[in-house]
Amino acid sequence: MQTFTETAITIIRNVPPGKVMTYGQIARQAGSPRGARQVARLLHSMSSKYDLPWHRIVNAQGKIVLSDEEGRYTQHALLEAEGVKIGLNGQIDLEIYRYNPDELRS
DNA sequence: CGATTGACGCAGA
DNA sequence: ATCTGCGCCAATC
Repeated sequence: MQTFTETAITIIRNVPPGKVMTYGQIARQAGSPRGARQVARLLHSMSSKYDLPWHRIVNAQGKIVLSDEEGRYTQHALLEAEGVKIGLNGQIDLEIYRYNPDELRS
């Protein structure tokens, strides 16, 4: 059975480099419009178990919210390495880098 | 099986 | 514009 987690994971892994997605978007694509927190918890717990590009996941403001200092530093570095430009305030241009499959699946 | 967790999102002040 | 609080839902422990 594909759990919400597995679905979310699939979506996350489907995000191309240089793009990012918000927790809310993933949750919506996974079938739970309000399940943003599940995505968060999912990454927190499963990122070590699954080879998820968790660094492509940011909050709705396109900002890194990680609780771990090293984690946020890593994410920031990885995103820049993929070509994602981050503002001085550490915010990402979601309008540019947001991966929106909803538009692709007519 | 029951309670806790959780890297969010949004509304209200 | 910033800050606080509440809700949400499913997996994990």
